[in-house]
Amino acid sequence: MSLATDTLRARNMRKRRARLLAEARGLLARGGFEALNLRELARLADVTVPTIYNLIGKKEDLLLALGAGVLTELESRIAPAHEADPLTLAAAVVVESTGLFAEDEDFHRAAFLAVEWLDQGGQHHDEVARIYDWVGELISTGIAACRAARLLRGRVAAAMLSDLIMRNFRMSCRGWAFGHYGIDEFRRMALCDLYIALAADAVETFQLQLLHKITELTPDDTVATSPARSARNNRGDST
Amino acid sequence: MSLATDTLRARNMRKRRARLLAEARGLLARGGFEALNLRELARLADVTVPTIYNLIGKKEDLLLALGAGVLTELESRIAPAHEADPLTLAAAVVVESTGLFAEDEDFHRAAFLAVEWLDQGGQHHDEVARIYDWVGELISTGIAACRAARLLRGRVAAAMLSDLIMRNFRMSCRGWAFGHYGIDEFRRMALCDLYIALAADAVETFQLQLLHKITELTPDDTVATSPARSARNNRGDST
DNA sequence: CAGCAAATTTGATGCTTGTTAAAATTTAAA
DNA sequence: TTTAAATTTTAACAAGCATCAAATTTGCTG
Repeated sequence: MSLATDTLRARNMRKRRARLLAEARGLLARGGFEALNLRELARLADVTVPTIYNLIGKKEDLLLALGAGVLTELESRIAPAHEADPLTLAAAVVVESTGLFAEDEDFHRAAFLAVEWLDQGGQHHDEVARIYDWVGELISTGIAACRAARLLRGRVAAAMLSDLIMRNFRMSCRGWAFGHYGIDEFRRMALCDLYIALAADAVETFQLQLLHKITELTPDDTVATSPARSARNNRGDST
Repeated sequence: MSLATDTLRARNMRKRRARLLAEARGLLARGGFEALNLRELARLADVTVPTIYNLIGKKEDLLLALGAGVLTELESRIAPAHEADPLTLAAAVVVESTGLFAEDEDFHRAAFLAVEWLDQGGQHHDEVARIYDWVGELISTGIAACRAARLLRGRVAAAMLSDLIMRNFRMSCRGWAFGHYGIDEFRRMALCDLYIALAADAVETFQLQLLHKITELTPDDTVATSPARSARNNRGDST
């Protein structure tokens, strides 16, 4: 019961814990969520399974630790981006998230799936809720900035708008994590979703600006065909 | 290897299969997704586990069979609703789905979770994709009708709009299924999401109409507080 | 009606996963 | 150096899905 003290034993524990988390990250990135079982992790980290329980806890705790790492990284990236125009502020979460995810797509894909896995199965997780509350706060801040800059009319409740945007973002995330489309498509989709939601309550000039941005983001062949659905069906005829 | 013929044996098989599906439905409604394990199901249906494999298949097939039942029911309800104004048409999926779900909330909650469970875990399911493709088609039809009636301007690609709406609907569904809010809140949220998305591309009169509908749906106390987040935190202080 | 062949149900079993209790070992202090 | 505390390991359990050979039921036929 140490891990916070500074004795030799505690230092070794922290080292093994870090090793475990690193191996878990690699395992997750390599084989996806299914590949992360405790026996394999123990084998890779040169410990036995109960040691994992001692150093980290049960599987939920392991996944939570990995997710917390991503969240921390994301927080540190978004923090210094507070001096920007309202639209950039509103889009910060989307831009920074996709930017971070793109750096190690395999791992972040699996990490996201892991966190999503925590939230299902009837049990509710305060940690997961806190993550999404944080995202919601960020989006709310962006919307408030747009409202303050007289870009939004305020005819739609800000909370409703921000909830809508966050739900949408999470769903786009899922689609990417499940392999329905790549990270570029994910980013494009999430941004378009955001712009469309804002456009619903936008002042005319702002609305035109948003529509322009959407057009900019839209590939030429996406006008008639749904990208999500078309991308979903191209499976099995690649090799 | 019958089940399609009309001998006595085949009829008994169908009977047992129906019994199994009925018990599975009850089990799912009672104890949620976790309660649906093959041993318990076999016990309730007065058969043994391998019989389930013979009559239905593995667990995926069982869940798929349950989901297919819900989809069939939903299809039959939406089919005769084709003679309506464009907005009603666009909202048909939301209204009919929530209407059906409300009739047996416990079961449909669990059934939805079961279908969602199929779609995760790396494996892709064509059956699940077909369900959501169908929903997407319906929403697309509604949007096309709105466009044809000159209610939408067409400045946002219809496919993009319909994808957005469907993603949102699925996410609202998840929130309800996970118990974050009740069926009424779910219906309200899904409709608001739809209206907001349409408003982004709506002609001015239509936009006002949509905003009015949103205001109608919005409870008085939802203006400042996010319902999803506030509802998420009321746990543990009820008893 | 009796017997036979095919199909179906069953009991037993394997395998994987998460999880835990107690023994063995290592570590820090007296 | 001895000793007590903490940590790792050995070993095993429980629960889930999945499957196989044997037993049983069913439907047809002489």
